[in-house]
Order: sequence, then C-alpha cells, then structure tokens
Amino acid sequence: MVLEEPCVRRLDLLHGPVRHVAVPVGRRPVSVDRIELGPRDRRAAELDESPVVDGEPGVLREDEDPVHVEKDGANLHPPIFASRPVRLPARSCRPAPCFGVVRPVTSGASMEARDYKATLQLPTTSFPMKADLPKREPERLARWEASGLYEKVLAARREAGAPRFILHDGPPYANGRIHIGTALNKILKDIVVRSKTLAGFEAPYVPGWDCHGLPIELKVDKELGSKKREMDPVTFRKACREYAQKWVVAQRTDFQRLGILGAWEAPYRTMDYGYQATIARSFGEFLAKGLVTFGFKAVLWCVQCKTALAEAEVEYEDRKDASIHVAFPMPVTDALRALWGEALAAESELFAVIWTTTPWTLPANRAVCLGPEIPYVLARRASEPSKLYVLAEPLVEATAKALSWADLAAIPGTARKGAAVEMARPTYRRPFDVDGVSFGFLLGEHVSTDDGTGLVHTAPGHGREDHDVVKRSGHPVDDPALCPVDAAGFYDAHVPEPLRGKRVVAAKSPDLDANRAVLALLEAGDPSGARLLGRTDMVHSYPHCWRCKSPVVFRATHQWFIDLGALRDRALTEIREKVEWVPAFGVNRIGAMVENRLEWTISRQRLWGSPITILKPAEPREDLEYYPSADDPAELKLFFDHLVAIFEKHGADAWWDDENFPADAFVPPTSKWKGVAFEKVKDILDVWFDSGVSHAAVLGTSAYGIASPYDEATAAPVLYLEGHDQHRGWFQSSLLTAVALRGKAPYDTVVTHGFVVAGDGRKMSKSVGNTVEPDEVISKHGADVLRLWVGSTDYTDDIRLNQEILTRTAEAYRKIRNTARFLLSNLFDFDPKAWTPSPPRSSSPSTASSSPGPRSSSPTAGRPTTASSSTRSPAVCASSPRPTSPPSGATSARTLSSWPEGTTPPGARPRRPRSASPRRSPSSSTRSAPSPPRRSGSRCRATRGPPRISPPGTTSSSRLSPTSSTRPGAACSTSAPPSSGPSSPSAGTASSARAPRPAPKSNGPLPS
RNA sequence: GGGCCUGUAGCUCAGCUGGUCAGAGCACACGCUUGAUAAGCGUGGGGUCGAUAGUUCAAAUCUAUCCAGGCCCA
Repeated sequence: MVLEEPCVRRLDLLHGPVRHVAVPVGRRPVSVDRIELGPRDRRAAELDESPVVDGEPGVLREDEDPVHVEKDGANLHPPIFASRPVRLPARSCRPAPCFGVVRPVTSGASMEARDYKATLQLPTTSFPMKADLPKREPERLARWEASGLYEKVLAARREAGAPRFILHDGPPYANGRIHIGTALNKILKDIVVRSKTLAGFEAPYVPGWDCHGLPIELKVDKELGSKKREMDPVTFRKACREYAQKWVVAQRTDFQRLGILGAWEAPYRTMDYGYQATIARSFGEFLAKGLVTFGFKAVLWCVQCKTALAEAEVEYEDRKDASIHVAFPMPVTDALRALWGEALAAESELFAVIWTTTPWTLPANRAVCLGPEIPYVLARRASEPSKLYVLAEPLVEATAKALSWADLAAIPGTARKGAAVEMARPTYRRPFDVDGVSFGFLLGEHVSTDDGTGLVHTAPGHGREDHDVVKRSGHPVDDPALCPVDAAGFYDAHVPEPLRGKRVVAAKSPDLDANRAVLALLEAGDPSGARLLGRTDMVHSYPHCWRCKSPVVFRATHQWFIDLGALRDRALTEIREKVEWVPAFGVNRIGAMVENRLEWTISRQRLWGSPITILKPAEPREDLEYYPSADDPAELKLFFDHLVAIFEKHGADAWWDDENFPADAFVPPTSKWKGVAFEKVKDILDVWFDSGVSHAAVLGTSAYGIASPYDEATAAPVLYLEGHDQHRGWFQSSLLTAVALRGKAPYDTVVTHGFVVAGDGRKMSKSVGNTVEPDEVISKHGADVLRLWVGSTDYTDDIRLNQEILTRTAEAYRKIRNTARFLLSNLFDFDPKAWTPSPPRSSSPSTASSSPGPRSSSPTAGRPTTASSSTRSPAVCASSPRPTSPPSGATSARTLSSWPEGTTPPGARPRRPRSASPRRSPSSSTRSAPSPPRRSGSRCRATRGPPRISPPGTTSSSRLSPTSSTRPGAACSTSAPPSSGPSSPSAGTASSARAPRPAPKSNGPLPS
C-alpha cells in the first residue's frame, strides 16, 4: 500500500496496520488495498449527490484514479471510489485533511455484513474516557503503597548512582486537617520531587511536622479541662504528644490522598526524641557562641494566656480605644525662658501635650520623647492665653482640630528644634506619680509628625521603642516599677491606690477597666496637675493574641534572647549572595526583615516544647549565675553531651520529670559543679527554634534516612519551598540557626508560592464562606483535578480558587485525559520490542552535548552568584537520551500523577555529569540545578516572571496556592490558626509565589 | 501607616530590554459529525491590557499618582 506524502508520514508514525489515514482533499490515495464505504458514509455521499456507485468492494489498481468530486471547480471531497467504498469525511472538511478509514483486506469480508465494526481497526483501549477519580484514585494509591513505589524509585536511583536533589519539607503544624493552602504547598513539592526524579535525580522527600507549641497546648488544655490541674507536666506533655500524633496521622492520610509520594512511614516530627536532642544540642551551640542573652524587655504579652507572644502569634484586629490628649505640667525654668524668650512669660503655665490611645500606660510613663529635628512651638488658645502648650509645629493645626480648639494657634517665632528643647533640660511632672522617678525629655528618632503632637509619651515597660530609647539614654530599665502590670494584666502596687487591681485590657467589667479608671482620675484632677485636654474614640488596628483573640500588651519581663547582631551580617551575605530566591523579589523581603531585626526572643512560659536547658543555682552564688555558660566551654560541652544522651533516650520530657530526672541528674558526674543544688529553667524555646533547626535534625544527620546534603561527599542542592509568608517564618529561623551553627544558609534555593485566595482575589475566610476544602474537591473531582489546578496556575502570585475555576479545571482535565486516551488507543497493538527507532532526523551537537550532570565534578567550586545559570539546568535537560519506557500493554493508563508501575519513567536513566562542558563551569551547573529556568544570560534574580515548573506527566504548568497558616507547609489564607509564631521569624501559611512555568523547550532547568 | 508583590478576554495564562503585542487554551455562540460519541471537527463573537496624568514620533510594555487585592510588619 502506498499513500501520498502526508499519509505516508502518518503511517510511519503509527508503524502498524493502518487504521486512520488522513486523506487530504485534492490529493488522492494512489493505491490502497481496498477502501470500504460504510452505510453511513454511503448515505452521506448520497446526500451530497456524490457519484457513488454501488458495487462490489474491490481493489484499487495502481493505474486507477480515484474519482474526484468537483463542484464549481473546487474539490469538495476526497476521492470517492465508485466501486470501492470509502468512508467519507465530514462534509465540512473542506481544504483540511479528512479522515478516511482504510484497511487492507485480508479476507473476503462481505459488504453485506451489517456490522462493519468488526472489519475496521478502530482505536482500542481500556483506558476509560470517564476518569471516576474519586473512586479510582484510592485504588491507585493503594497499589503505590503496596508496591512500595516511593522506596523502589529511590532505591533504583541510588543504585544507579544518580545525583541527588533534596527538597526539604517545611513542617506544617500538627493541628487540624489540612486546608487548601497546605494542599497547594504539598502538591507543588510533589511536582518538584517527581520532576527531579524523572529528570534522573535521586530526590528523597521526607515529610515533617511541627509538633510543639502553644496551639496544641491550648487545645489539649481545653480538652482536659479541670483534669489538667491534677496533672503533672510529664503527663500533660504526654497528652500533647498524643494530640499532635493524632493530627500527624490525619494529615498524613490527607497528604497521601493528594497523591504525594514520600517517606510517609518515616517522617520527621519535632517531638521525636532524636529531634528534641538536636534542638537541645543546637541551643547549646548558641550558648557556646555567646549568642544567648537574658534580659528584661518589653515583649508582646497576652494577659489571658499569661505568656509572652511572638510577633507571629499576634493578629492585628480593629479595636476601638480612647484617643486622648494629655497635658503634662512643665515647670518654667530659666533655661526654658532663655530658649523661648518673651513668649514664655513668668506667669505662664507650660504643658507638654502628648497623645495616646492606651491610657492605661500613663501610670508607667517615665519620659516624653522629642524628635531631634522636629520644630516645636509654644501654642495657646485665645481664650486661655496664660496656658502655653508645647507642640510640634507641623501638628498644631491637627491638634487644634482633634481637640476642637479652633482658637489654638502657635506663637510666631517660637519654633525650636527638639534637640534645642532637650538641651534646656526641661522637666515635667508625670501623672499618677508614686515614686517620683521621671527621666524627663529624651530625644528619639522614632518620633514622627505623622500623627499625635510630636511629643511621645514614653513608658519603657510597655513599648519596645520606649524601652530602647530609655535604655540608650542610660536610664535603668530593669526596675519592676516600670511595668506596674502583672502577668494577668492587673495593675500592681506601683500605681496609685484607686488604680490597683484594674485590668489593662480584656477587663470583664467596666469597673475593672484600667483605661476607664485612668481617665476618671485624669478628669477628676490628678495631683500631678496632668490635664485631660480631650478624648475621642478611635478605631485602630491593634494587636491581638492569635489564639485567644484577646488584645495583647507590651509588658517588660525577663526573657531569653538570641542576639542577632553577631549573625546579621553573615545572614545577609548568605541571603544576597549565596541563595537563589524564586521569585527573585524574595531576597528583598527577607533581606529587609533580617536587616531590621535585632534580636530573637526565644523563651516562652509554656509547657509543650523543648526546654531552655539551663540550670540556675538554687541559692544565688557569686561564681555561677547559670550553668552552663559560654564562659566555661569545657563545662558547657560536658553538660550538653550528657543532656543530649538523656534526651535521645527519654525525650525532652525528662526535663520536666523531676522525680526521675531532678536538676542534679543533668549535672554530669564529672562536672565541677556536681553537688551544687540547681533548679531548672522551666521556660521552653520558641517553636520557631524547633522547626528552624530542621536542617540540623533532618538534613544534618542520617536519622531520617537521607545522607546529609551538607557533607562534601554526599553534597546535593537543597531546596526549600513554602508560602511567601515564610520569609518571616521558617526561612528566617532556618537561616539564622544555620548561620549560627554552620556559618551558612541551609538552602541553596528558596521557592515561594502565594496564598490561595477566593475567586475575587480576596482572602478565603470561613466567616465569609468562600473557602474551598481539599476533601470536597477530592470527593467531587479527584485529587488529580486539584493537582492540575495547581499545575495550571502561576504559583508565584496569589492563586484564585472557586467552584468555577474548579469546573474549568475539571473540564481541562477531561480534554487532556481524552487526548491521552486517543493516543493510547492508537498504540494498542504497538509492540515496542519489535520497534526499531528511526534515526534522529537531525541533532544539534551543541544541545545534545549540554547535559552535564547536576553535580559538578569540582567539589571546590562554589556556586558563582553572578554567573548566569545561563542555560539549562542539567536536571531537566531534554537533550539527554530518554529511554522510552514501553507501556506494558494496551491498557496501561497513565494518569497525571503516575507512571506505570514497574516501569522506568521516561528520563529515569541517570545522567552522569559531563566532565567538561565548554559552556558552563561545573560549579555553576551544580548550583543551578535546582533553579528555575532562566533566560540565557540573565540572572535569576533579575528575572521578572518566574519560570514554571513543568510537572512530569502533566500537560500544564502548575501553580501553588497559598494557604493561610502560620507554619511552613501551609499556604492558605483561611483562618487556620497560626501556629505559635516565631518571635522574630513569623511564619505564615499562605504563600504565593508563582510556580515556575514549564521549562521552555524542554531544556530549562526546573525552578526548584 | 511602612516593606514586598499583584491587577491583559467569562476562567487560567503568553506578551523579554517600548514600535503587526492585543494573543493562546478552555468556556461561550453557530455549524458539522455521531464507528474516539458524557467524545471529535470547523467557524465566530468577546478585552479602551485596573484608573488617571505624564515621557515619547510611538506604551499593555517607562514614570508618577490613585483604585482594588495579597503577604509581612506597625
């Protein structure tokens, strides 16, 4: 059988008995064995009045021309053979190729037979058109699990000596079911891991969970109710552990249902004994390096939970507060008269006017801050000319408006800079003065003329800037009187009698309300002479405890800190020069955050966590404040070696097990302090410290089954992939701990994704009712549809999701599926073993040769930060030979998320690094392996649109949607409870980075 | 209020350093097909490129402001 060109190619492609042959109009099949015309075709032909002649099917002879049907001079149809039936193309097929059914005649099939189906070679497949994913996916997953697919693939790569690629999982918080953001995050990770695997890498994926922290503690607390009071800490912690484990299991089920492949049988949990031991050892290293400090400092404090909060544990909500202007009387001194001259008459009453929205902090006032460069004037009302008010010049008008004092005006010629005013050493009488301690006027750069009066009420016990400015001025800040508020939010004895026992926020009754009491006292006339000039109610954004939703306060307490001063420069260097950020703007984000961060409050007054493993002498001693300390490195090492051994065997619970492990049990037998009576510090570490050291606990050891990517011998690029809220959270806590512990960032590449938002771009909120739950999607459409949705979006930005988008995605899925089905069905009788590949048409030597392995052969070469990773990542280099893995049979269906079991995925053959590519240095290829495709010659950082990841097995690129949780691993903006936040690094769940697009031309590196 | 980011057809996205850049797929409408049929094929409608003002011979593409939205802070 011979067909003309276009048909011949098709035949060649099919490489088997001809089934469908494209017969272009105007061209003619020169010779075919036989062409049959089915009844329907015949009817169509009749309708068309085509010259179809009934007759016996016959053979088209070489010299016989097909009949052309011409109408008005144009070919309307493909050839129709009068005596040789042919299936007619659709009438609408005009110039385009039409499909005819042509088959060789092997037997004398009679045209009389009614069922022509048997005589035709139709597409054949058992791959169903209908996916029925909700039902069939679980079966597939069960097969994966039963066959140990993940382990097998990994083992195969390992045996083959494939280069490694490590995606380190940011641990989601083990509290509650997963939400859509978590799903987004995990699917993106799965896409990366699988594509890397398909690209020939050994790409293990060890999932993890963040198990410690306040949210779990509070939940357990609630569940236990009154029982908790009878419970010892060890028992309570056991309950927390069980609670966390319950959700680990639940979430694992959820993740597996999404089709995520990974080491689900051996994940890491921050509450694992070994992990806890690593936390303690890491803390020890911080101590040894002198990075841990202990001090009195205003921290965010929840009076309801009675604990310090991390910034990330705080949510800002609108709140209505009294906005008040208060005048503090200032004695008129000679210096001030010299400053202001005649404007300040001897009989004048002088006042400093401050503005605040937290009246309850007035009893803690110790100073008034002025901006050094801000001009201050004397202002007065026409109606009360003897009263002079000091105000910032730019704010006189605004103050007059706020107070409804139309007649308030600045006295011309009285503008003096804050620095000059301060030089005159003015004083004032602070309100509610009990002990007479006031620090007077201080200069502070934080003073602005954006609002207020330009004179800032300063209470060092209740504000960070206040604390800092007072401390910088040399005044003491450790005096408990500076913070007259107890842990539960009640005024203590450092305030005047009428205020004692009032609660500063979250008062249950108006009588207890400190703000109200303060205002009442001011209105009644405080002995200091302070006057309330005016008050209004103001709605403003105010911090609330993320957990109990109570308004929080700043309260000075004793806390442990990590001093970031020593780490900052190194961290910034790593951020800006070593790490690749995808999308590139991440570097600005985290850079600015690290730059502005001075310290990290690491202590929490809670139970469920890793302890701050420090002992304090039961009786104060001159020679030892705490044990161990950086001053005695030998003792410190001794202590932590001993402690880590205990933790590895008994877990951190031992720290609370006073019966079996009293303080003395932690003093090593050989310590010189053995015998001294100690008490344990009972604070726990910020949970961000826990997850922050995962690089040490999981990647730095082989405890979780993978060799360390940080060891030279087993080095591998490390990718972190989380929502962009983790710039403040896990990325940062991981970075800071890694810089402290090993002097380097823990990751080579950081990919961030956006948050999942509703269809209108707004955040998902349960109260609004615009959320989409993963299990709903799965039960309705199937996980593959959810995965396709991820793959079809731009993950670098926020990702929209609603029912319509899901419907579209499901429709797209059907198209893709049917296309696959068509391809499969045409291959049903394809025998790969009998197939001889035709030689490549042409190959460009340059492309063909540019497939260096991901790992460079030069161990010493670092990743050049400026080198463009030019070209293509070896990881996905398409030019390397891809073994064709034959589907085992006609029925082998490939789904979006799988390759046939027992077969080697395409591209599975590991590529060995090429020894020398003239186009790229080995080191650059090493580093760029995990990075997204870049435009040639441009640095990733400068790339505007992030490249997309091309998920293996899917036809579309994927995007991530962020959810809104606080921990890594979640990217949803729904109201999932943030895990306790890292004090400094706050973590968010939602992240919205755009997913890298499929690598262009198959040569681009994957953005991972 | 600050930092970072986003805003192109109903949906998801391309449009690089300004000059056929107003595109694709899906959806929709109409037609065809009904031996891939809860499929397939063809044709078509649809966007003042968030808004405004600038720079320029020329702007979706640069600048400024504004509006809307997201994350992180305050």
